[in-house]
Amino acid sequence: MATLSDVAAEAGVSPTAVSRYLNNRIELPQATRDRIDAAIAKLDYRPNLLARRLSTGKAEAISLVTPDIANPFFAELAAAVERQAHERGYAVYISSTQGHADNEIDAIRRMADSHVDGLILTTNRVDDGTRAALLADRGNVVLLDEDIPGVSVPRIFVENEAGSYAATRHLIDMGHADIALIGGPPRLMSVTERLAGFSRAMEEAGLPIRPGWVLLGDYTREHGAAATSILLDSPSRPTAILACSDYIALGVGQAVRRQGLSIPEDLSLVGFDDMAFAELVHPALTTIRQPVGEMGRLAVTYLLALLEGQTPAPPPETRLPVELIARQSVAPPRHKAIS
Amino acid sequence: MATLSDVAAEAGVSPTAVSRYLNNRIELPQATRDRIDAAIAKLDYRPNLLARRLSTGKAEAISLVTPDIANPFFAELAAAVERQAHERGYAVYISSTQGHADNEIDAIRRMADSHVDGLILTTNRVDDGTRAALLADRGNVVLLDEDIPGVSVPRIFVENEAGSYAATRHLIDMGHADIALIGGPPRLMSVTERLAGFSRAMEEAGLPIRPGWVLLGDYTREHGAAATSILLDSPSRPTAILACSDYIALGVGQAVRRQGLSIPEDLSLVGFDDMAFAELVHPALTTIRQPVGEMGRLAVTYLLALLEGQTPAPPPETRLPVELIARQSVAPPRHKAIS
DNA sequence: TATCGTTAGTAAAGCGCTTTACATGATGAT
DNA sequence: ATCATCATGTAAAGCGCTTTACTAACGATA
Repeated sequence: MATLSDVAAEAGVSPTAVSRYLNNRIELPQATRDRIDAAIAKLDYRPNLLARRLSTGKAEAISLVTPDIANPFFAELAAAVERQAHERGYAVYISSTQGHADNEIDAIRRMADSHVDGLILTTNRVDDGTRAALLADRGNVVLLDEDIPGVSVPRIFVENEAGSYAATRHLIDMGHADIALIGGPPRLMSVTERLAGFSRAMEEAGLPIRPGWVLLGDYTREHGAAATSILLDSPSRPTAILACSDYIALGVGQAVRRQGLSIPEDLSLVGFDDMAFAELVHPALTTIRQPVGEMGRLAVTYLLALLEGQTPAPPPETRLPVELIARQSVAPPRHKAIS
Repeated sequence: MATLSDVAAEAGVSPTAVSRYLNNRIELPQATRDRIDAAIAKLDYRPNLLARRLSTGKAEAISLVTPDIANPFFAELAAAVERQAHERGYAVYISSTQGHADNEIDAIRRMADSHVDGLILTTNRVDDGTRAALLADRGNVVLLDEDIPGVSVPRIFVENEAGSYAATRHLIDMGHADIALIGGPPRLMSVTERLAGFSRAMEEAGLPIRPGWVLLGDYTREHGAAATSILLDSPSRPTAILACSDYIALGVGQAVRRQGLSIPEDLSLVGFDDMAFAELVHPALTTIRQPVGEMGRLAVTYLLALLEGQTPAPPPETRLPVELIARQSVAPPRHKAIS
């Protein structure tokens, strides 16, 4: 690999001149420029980014930390982040933590080690304080999708409460009164909020939330299936389930089929996320769409604003709207007519 | 951030001593070790990876280049690669090229710039020679899933030919004779091979491949739908379609529904890949499963063997077996009884 | 002619680490 | 007492780049 000095020697100037020329920090006469350009071409020179980073302290790269890149929701988020970052001339390093807090901590460290300029962090685990401590007062982090309480960095979330409110209303409007909720990890912001929206809609409609009909656990198919089995095995079954994620909804569908029942005839189902597969499953899943592309785009925009010290500074918290996508997994309950 | 020199000063030794101690390149008496350890703890020192890399020329990181991280097939591949690489102490940088050859070239360059030690490359575009030229004679690249002809690096592919042979046989065994194939980009290795397996099975069974019934295009839903419409609009329709990817199969399903027909009653369908959604769509998709986890694992193993100059060197080409997963998208053709 | 301002650069330090080659003092053998 | 050896380190160069501060040469101006 040719180095800057090689180029300088070839062009008959000092390395300084070449460096400054390449960074537009000097005006050179055409003749000199031509000689340098020729030398670069001849030697096939490309700057060593590592050296440049070490020297400048800037990486022109950001890192996206995600729980699981094989999860379509995060994969799509990643694609959106990449698109926007590349547009702004930044490279993106994606790492997926497989649910291990250690990996998340590693990624945060790596950033602190000036590996990248900033970090977009998505998580799906409740913080025990470690990550909050690591992130506190950093000027180069944006939290996306899920909160880590006690960290004062820009945050981008969706209207979780409004989303599950709309989902619940949709079920109620269809005539359902016996509605259960299957959610993710307790104390996780999205879960708390989605539960709140559910509760508000139920209360407004004068409907009770039955004891044992709010089953929090994990954002997984397995939890969805297990919780559904519990619900279906109990003496009084719900006529509808609000799943706090499409993954959970998938598990619900599985368990329902295993019992020989079918959606939406025997049970109505609403998901959350609108992952790509939601319209492909049978029956197509009614769900709450998160604006994944916009979330990724905005996260990058905010992060770069932070990094480049622009005005206006990003707001401390932004909520993106969600949207009810009505498909085929919801129908009126069997034993009740639509009003 | 504390530096090595800070630690050395704090511990009352030279930076050399600290560096060598941290890299196990020196034996120090317990007392000195303790002082250094204490200094590191006190200053919360962590080595600057950039500096280390610049100095050693080793990055302890590899890069995975993928056409589209939002594609579940590549997302799962990425997850597998990450898992294995982390196990071996390497970081993984994923970049997705969004189908742009430029981005692929960038990624290759970045590696050459000693950003990472090696590269696992997956592609889905036919090479025009540029990438082959860039990769020629590199000792730190592994090709995964799809070939770039003329590059002599280790390659990991699946048994494409055997896969679509099995798929076609499965259709023939069910009584189908009128089978069409919808494939990806012409001249892409996987497409050529899958077409070959299809042809072999048809020939063996004495079945003709009708003109116009092999529709190559893209590994996309859109192509699947468009090709299917053409097939369904023609006077003589196939009774079964072999789609060269699950994405294509999705498009087939869409087009079939649009015509008011249904799978498998009116048309049988086999996909390729067994992406996560394959068992979730309606009807559940019969498809050829690729061993994604094993592919990712092996790619990392081969790459690290290359990097660390181990024996045995990885074989030039490895083929992983695929497996027919029979689900509900295949049934006997309407007008024919099963023999 | 002395001064000033430009133009066209350059020397050298520094980013934080590794590594090679060498140094110092204590110990043991002769 | 002397020499070799070992244990315990250290000095300094170098990875490839940026950047600050400086300068040589030249023409224009007072």
